[in-house]
Amino acid sequence: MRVSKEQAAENRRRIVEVAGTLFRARGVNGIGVADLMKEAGLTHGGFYGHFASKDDLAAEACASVMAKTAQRWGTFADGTGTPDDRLAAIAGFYLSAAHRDAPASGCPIATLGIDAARQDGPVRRAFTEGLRPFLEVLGRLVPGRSKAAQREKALATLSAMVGAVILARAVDDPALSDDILAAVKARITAS
Amino acid sequence: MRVSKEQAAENRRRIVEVAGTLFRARGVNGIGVADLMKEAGLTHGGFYGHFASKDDLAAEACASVMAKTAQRWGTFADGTGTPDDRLAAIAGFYLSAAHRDAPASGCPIATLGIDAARQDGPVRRAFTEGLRPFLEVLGRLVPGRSKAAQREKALATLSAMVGAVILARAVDDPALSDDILAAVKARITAS
DNA sequence: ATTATCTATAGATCTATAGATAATGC
DNA sequence: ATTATCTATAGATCTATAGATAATGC
Repeated sequence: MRVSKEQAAENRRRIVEVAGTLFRARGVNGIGVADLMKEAGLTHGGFYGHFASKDDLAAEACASVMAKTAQRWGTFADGTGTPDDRLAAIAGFYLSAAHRDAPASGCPIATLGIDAARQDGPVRRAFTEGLRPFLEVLGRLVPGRSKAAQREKALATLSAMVGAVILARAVDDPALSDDILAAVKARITAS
Repeated sequence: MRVSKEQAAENRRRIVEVAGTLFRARGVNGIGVADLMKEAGLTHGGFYGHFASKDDLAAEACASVMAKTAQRWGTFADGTGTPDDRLAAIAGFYLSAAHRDAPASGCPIATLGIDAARQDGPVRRAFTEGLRPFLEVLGRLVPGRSKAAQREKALATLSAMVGAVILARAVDDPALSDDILAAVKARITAS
């Protein structure tokens, strides 16, 4: 059942992709290696030819989804309009019902953030490094007299956005959920 | 090995207390019933005399720690000083290094928030109802022309505080972690 | 010959239950 | 007699490994 080098690389890539989705949807402890491999169309045992451990995959999947999501922020940030417009565009998407209702493909900060603190070194490393591009993008768009003021505002803005999406997903009251997203959106676009 | 009715009630209470700590520290999926009971000084099998399922306990433990934490917020809110002072006191504690470094006894919103969205009905219910007192306390302290404006500000403030603690715990760069807490603290006390 | 994947399984851990035990509370 | 807890275990699932298989790539 051996496949070509290219196919093997593609299989590895797909394992990382599937892991990125399932870890976000169910948490790192919420999905096992066997189910993950089945979802990727492979058998359980093949996993350890690609990765040393589940933790190893978790770190790589975390880095991958962080980078991919930050890249999307980058395209928003490099778009047209005033910095205010572009910040509003990011906040508008991030704090939308669509994003709230699609955690498996959404921002990994809001799905893996609490897990990251509990995971071993490599995952936390990947998460920390993956976070910096988000802050750089926000820092460029946010108003502020100095670099330091912009960085501070970027940190506060990211905290509010992440917290809002987490809370909006956690509550089972749709009106409250919408209100949370709207409140943070209003605060960001008003400042 | 039967114990008195009072002792049984005390045992049950301790199971909920231990669960509140361990679920916050390791996530609902990160600790099993057997280890949980051992930590409470009881044997595995005794669990099902007190609770119908692990989920059942999760919902009760969630409600319990949410209520206890909200109560502490209430004592801050009813303290002396201007509303601004009291809001600053809550933000000061919530965004402290001490709180960041003690998730097992800290705010459950910042430890169970992502889990809550993935859990079954009862846990989400408990989380949602448990959230309201936090918003009421903040709504009383936060400046605003109308009830609606105060509620909006309360929602945004809670989002930012929760997001900040989650991010500060997730990153493995101590300076960045401190900066996150400081940034949100500055934004809350300045507004 | 090398190697990517497969089958099969070890050994640990998970939730939940059944039945035994022994102390309470009538 | 009732019942809170215990021991023991069923059955599922978990991570990881060993060895077989079969196609690639020299």
